[in-house]
Amino acid sequence: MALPDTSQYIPHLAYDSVVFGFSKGKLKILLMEYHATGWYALPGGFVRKAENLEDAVKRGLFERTGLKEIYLKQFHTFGDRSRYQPKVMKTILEANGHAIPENYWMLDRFFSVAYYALIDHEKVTLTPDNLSDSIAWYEIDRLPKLIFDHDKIVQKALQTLRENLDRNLIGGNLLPDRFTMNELQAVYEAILGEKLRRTSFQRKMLSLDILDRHEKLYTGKSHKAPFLYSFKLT
Amino acid sequence: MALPDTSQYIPHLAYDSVVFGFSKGKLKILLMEYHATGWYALPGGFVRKAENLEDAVKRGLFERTGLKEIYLKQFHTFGDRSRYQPKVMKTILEANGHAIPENYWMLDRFFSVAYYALIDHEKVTLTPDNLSDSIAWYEIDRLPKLIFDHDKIVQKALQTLRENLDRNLIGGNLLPDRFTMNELQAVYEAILGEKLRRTSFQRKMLSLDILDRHEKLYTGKSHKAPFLYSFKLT
DNA sequence: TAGAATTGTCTCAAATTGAAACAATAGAAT
DNA sequence: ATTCTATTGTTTCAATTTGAGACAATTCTA
Repeated sequence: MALPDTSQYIPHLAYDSVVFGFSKGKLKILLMEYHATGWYALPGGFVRKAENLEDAVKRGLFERTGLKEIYLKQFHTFGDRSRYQPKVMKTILEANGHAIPENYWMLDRFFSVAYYALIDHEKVTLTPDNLSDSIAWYEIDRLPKLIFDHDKIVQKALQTLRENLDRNLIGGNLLPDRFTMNELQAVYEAILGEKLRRTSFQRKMLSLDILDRHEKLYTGKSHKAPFLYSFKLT
Repeated sequence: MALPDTSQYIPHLAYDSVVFGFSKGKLKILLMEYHATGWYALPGGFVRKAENLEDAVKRGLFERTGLKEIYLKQFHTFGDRSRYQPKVMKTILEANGHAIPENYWMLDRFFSVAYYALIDHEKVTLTPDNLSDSIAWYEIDRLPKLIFDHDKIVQKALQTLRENLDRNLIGGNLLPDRFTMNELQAVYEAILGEKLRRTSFQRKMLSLDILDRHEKLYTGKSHKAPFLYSFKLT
């Protein structure tokens, strides 16, 4: 695998994505682990010269998750000089066995446009890229140390997600098509980091008139079976 | 005035600023008019190679308004290919009497990080830049046609400002240090584009415990004089 | 001194939310 | 079959917030 040259990509510009998933009651994000370094980073990439910014992000997410239709939101662009750490990037590239040319473009200062994505944890097929030997889910409150300012990016993503949760009613993007009210509440609680009142939550969600009610879900548990819901098509 | 060369600036990366002001009951923004073209654009600029992104924006705003302390918020980065219109940029540069070199960097595709600013209309000293023969205030609902996607940038700025208005209590940044409740309400109404209920607005603002009440303002009008308020130091 | 305009506060109803109670139901235990 | 436990969907009542208007106070004019 040859190093990509600069002619294909916009120099100095990258994107990073904070991909949220939900499983076993926990909010999680995707992280890559780079070969032979033990370093973790957000899935990111570069923008081709003839490509829309958002298409570049979708392309990267598709390559790593196999998903084409993804809830995606740009939330901030990071451009502090303190992001510029060419030694870190050099180590990552060299750990992949590359000889790095003088003034190689990937060692330059980069501005990163950050997006967060919400996906159904079950629908994903994870595929590492060339520089990584793994891509995997990590609980949001048990993240390993991340390179560059990626921890700051994650925190800002989470903050923005919380602020947008009610306004945009996006919680359902983390669940399968059909879900119980309890599951939806668990998603809200995981994102907000606090317990919600069951009856108030149910009343609120139903009053918003955004859910369709379907058949009951019989789990075999010895109690009343909950209804399944889906989000109404807008 | 020589053309700037690329060695000083990050290529492909620009910023644009939507500078909001408020006067005579109207919400306004700053626009530049380019020499000899009749074209209008947002005040923007480029980022120096050794400069933080946000510092570049502050530098540009200081040069044009004389203000150092400005409420500034990044809200979106625009990166569609449709922004790429080298002919427009070429015309602007040529209208300033420049001979444009082959492959001149300012004619490349640009990604623009957009910020909005809230300033006290009265504190500003407007100064055009080299390419412009004017910088002036324009009512938000009577804007001239703008180049590139700048109209889209303005709309997105306004939308974000509306969403952040209550959460961040930023309306006061458009007013002098001391203002009447009526003036504050007028700012909110101009931003939201709707009339608010006087009594409810007053009750709400007072209950938030963010205002200090000062002396009355006697305007000579034949009615009860309103109190002056200021925002509490946080 | 009366009048017009505007401000600050209060009142009462309507709507929303907090907190808990209650009835319904699915399966397990007896 | 009956009882029991856990959980769900709904209802109830109080507390809080908001909508809409009334009302008294104040400032200057006529």
